[in-house]
Amino acid sequence: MLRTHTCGELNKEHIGQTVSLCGWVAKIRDHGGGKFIDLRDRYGITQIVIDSTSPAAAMESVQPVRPEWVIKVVGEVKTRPAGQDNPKIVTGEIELHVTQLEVLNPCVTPPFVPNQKDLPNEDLRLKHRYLDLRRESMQETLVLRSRIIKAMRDYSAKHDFIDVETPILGRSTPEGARDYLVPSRVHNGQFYALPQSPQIYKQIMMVAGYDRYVQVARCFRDEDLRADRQPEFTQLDMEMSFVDSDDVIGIIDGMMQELAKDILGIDVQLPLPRITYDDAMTRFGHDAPDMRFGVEIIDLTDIAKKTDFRVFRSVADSGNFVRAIVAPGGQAKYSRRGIDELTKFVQENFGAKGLAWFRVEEDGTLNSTIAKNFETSELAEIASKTEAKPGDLVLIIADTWETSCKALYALRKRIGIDLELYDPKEMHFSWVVEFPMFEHDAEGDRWNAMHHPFTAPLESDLELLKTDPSKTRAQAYDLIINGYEAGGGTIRIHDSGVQQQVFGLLGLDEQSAQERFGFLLDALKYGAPPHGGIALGIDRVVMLFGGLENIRDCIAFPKTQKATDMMTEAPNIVEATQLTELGIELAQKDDDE
RNA sequence: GGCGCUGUAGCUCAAUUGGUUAGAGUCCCGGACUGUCGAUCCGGAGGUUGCGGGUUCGAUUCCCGUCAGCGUCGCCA
Repeated sequence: MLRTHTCGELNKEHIGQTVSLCGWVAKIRDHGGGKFIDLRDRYGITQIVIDSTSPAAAMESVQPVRPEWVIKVVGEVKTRPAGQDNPKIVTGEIELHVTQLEVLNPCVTPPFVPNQKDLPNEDLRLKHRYLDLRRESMQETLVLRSRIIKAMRDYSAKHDFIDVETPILGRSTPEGARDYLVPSRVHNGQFYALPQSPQIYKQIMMVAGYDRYVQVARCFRDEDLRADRQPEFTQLDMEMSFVDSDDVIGIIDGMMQELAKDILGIDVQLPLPRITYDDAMTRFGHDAPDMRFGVEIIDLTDIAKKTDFRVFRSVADSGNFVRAIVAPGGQAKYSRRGIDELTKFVQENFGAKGLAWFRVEEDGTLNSTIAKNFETSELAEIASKTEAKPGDLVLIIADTWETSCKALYALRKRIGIDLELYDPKEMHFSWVVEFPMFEHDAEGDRWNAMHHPFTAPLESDLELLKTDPSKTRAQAYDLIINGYEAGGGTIRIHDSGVQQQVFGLLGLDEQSAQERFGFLLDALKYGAPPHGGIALGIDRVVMLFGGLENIRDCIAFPKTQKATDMMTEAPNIVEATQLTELGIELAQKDDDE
């Protein structure tokens, strides 16, 4: 070893010892007569001193040293002069007086230094990721990620889960997200697909009798990115046999409790709260509500039906909805201009026709530019139903169910931030359960699977498959942390009759089902146990546990919004010979399109 | 694909209503300094204002296009 210690471990107990350290030069403070150097590695920073008492050779070798050079120093650990301790670093009580200094490798002048005061723009950070990853906060996050994954694996192992690796090169099944395709050289014209999830393999593991499966699985989806979405991401993928929803939820409940305790030192009460999908949509307008704060949606459609205010009345009469949320103390935050801002926000992003609002005056009455359209009694009824208090702002969307959900959800999220309605450090775990089996396909006159086509309906809803599929609820459950979908799973269909029924509703005849999933359908005939599972988005869990705002900071080498890697410049144009070998010819790009 | 924000020195930012030679801090280079830890002090270098076009006597500023990063809607079973 080139070093005897790391830069984060020396303290008063080492005083008098001769040690060697290796690391990167974080900062040089040159006083002419002597130099102080902050030497950094991932464990911390140690101040090293070279002055007139140091050997001439050491003075000589330190002369050209610049920030981010990699050096090795040997020296004696000494206490600092009285009053010169640095309480900001753990090694701040000591310093290393150098007797030998060796440059292990110089560094060209970096475009930015890792711990500079102002964070460089993200594109620069991504381009020079090796520098960015030297930053303390990135190192903390990657350590956090490692600890979380280890804790998940330990928990899984403790509960008899077997870790199995499934293929990365698989079969394309054009359901759901777009596949990343990989051309086959051996079979020109044919393609593998990278897994969107190991879904089918893990079900087959159940058929094979492996009872409890787990995998830290890389997954790929060729869809557009978001702050919380990467094209390549990591799931904790699990599957269990002889279980129902409660069993799977129970396993994850326990895992979250342990993670919260081990990683954050937080005590989480079990069972984690559950609400149904219908409830979530009615109360929060979304299937992954942030439940760190209240502000639930209030339905005013009944009142709207009675008023002469045409805007509300016509919406209510046409079977649509007038729904509201109350921004507590919102008047202080949102002036007329602020409300205009919110109006624009819901109109432009969600196609809402408008945003109606009322201020609650000191005496509890509602005031607004539209107030004159209402009877005093109607205003009083709105005030009482929304339970709005003086200083509050009532925000109302009159629109279709879908638009009101989206707009009110977004408004709620926004006022939660603007009005600081929750402690950003708080962690809230919950479940949303009983998702609908199907959602209606806007284009064709058919149903789409909300999860995937192997999701089992609730036992109690089996009849509805025949009578009213839209009302059929699934044995599906999503884990929600602070308003993010951190994971989701289902109990699978193991009854071939039910499976046929579901395929039928999805517009899949026996033949096309056989073509797409034949291997799974075959496997299910060979003694498939009742089974179900879940997948947790590890990147998102890390983001949430780390209190971070985007998923890129949780991934060592993330992609940009256009799905490129700024450091390696992937994807890239390949050699013509590679394409020829694969039997691929690129279509001419048509500029007229 | 739509909408929005951003792009000025290596880095982080400023530049009044469209007006002289585009500034500051930091980094970098040179010098001074024996206790700093955002060291300090002196001096210096450093610019295709992302790129292309337009309007104008004059554009960092206004307009159009384009590229890149970010956010968001669509999309993500």
